[in-house]
Amino acid sequence: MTTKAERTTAYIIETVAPIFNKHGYVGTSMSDLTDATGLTKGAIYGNFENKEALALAAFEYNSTKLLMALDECLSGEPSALKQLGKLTGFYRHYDEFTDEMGGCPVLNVGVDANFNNRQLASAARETVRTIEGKIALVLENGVRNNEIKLPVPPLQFAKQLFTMIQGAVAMATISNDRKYLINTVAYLDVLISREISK
Amino acid sequence: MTTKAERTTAYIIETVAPIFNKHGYVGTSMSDLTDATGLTKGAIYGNFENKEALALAAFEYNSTKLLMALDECLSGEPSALKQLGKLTGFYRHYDEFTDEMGGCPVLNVGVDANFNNRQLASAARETVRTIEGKIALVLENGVRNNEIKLPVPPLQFAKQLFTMIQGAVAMATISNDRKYLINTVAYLDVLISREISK
DNA sequence: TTGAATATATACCACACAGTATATAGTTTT
DNA sequence: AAAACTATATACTGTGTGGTATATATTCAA
Repeated sequence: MTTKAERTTAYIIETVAPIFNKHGYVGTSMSDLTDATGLTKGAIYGNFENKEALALAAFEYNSTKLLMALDECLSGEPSALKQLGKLTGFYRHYDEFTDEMGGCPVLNVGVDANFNNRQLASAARETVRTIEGKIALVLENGVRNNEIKLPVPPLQFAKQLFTMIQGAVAMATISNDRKYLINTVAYLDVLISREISK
Repeated sequence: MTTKAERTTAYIIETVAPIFNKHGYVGTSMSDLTDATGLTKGAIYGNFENKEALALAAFEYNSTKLLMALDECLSGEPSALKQLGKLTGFYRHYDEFTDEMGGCPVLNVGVDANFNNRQLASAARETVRTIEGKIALVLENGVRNNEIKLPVPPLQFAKQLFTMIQGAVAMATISNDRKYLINTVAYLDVLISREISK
């Protein structure tokens, strides 16, 4: 069974994760966190060394959620084209998916931590690399199974795809308009069926 | 001639603009600003009502710099295709351009201010709309002069272009890798010459 | 060059910040 | 059920925060 502290730790992380994601590392104060959790600083500092460790755990929590959702979204589909369709479908409703975590963690933390927090910044970079790797894997399988043809190596194409997706995420976030997601995903669907599917 | 206060105001803004852009609104303290300017709080508060007004002026300063650079980049070219080439050329070295202001103001402020500062957030949105409008204008002229053909209305295509560009900017920022800019711009050049140029 | 107006510096305020030492409450283990 | 251990609450520290009232320079107009 899980110990009390483990449950408290988990509770703190999941409660705190959207707050850090929304307001950033410096923009989030310990009192924000005690307010949200209903716990005191004693409880929080008993479970986390300091604010930074907690922020890192919070990002990892959101990041893992995202990566797991992507895994689930890509698994179970035998064909690479179907997988890519699932991927674009996932990002078509990405705003809904990220709503409960307070926006896209990759974008928010990646930009926020850029000049402010080395650890968080490199954690965001790592998540980007992981996602690109997942997409590249799909593309590699597609090439191997003679399903698709690529003008560039799989990883580069994956980066290109993710750049467009993340651009839509950024624009939707900045402009508060989900049309960016919808239009970009529609474009990608056409791109995939016209340019790379055999 | 400009009054002393006007010069001081300008000096404060240009000194402070990259700091706000790098560290965000909450991440920038008044003492950061007194340190950087060599002035005291008395001087700063004599020229700006409060921190928020200063942050807003700082963003407007960076934003105007960007918009003016875009105007200069697009002006003087008679053909829409040449203008689009200039545009992609500009963003190929966007990291160098934004270096002195501490990164892309649209991305940094747009993301940072999202849940934290209404005024800054809507200022960033406004800048986005302005840039999209400029690109749309180029496209409209291209269509009118029978230079290009568009699958969707000019503004929508402009938004689509800018989404990809801003995606590259976001990815280059998060991953600290300018290849995203280079590859995306290369892709856009191909897209333009293959898909929309007659 | 002097007097009025303006611009900057100094010294301060109340409050919020991250973090901690210690007391108390709660949970396990025996 | 009691003892030993663990987890949370309380109360506090020193420092930094945005902001301001006022004194002192500095600039400008006559």
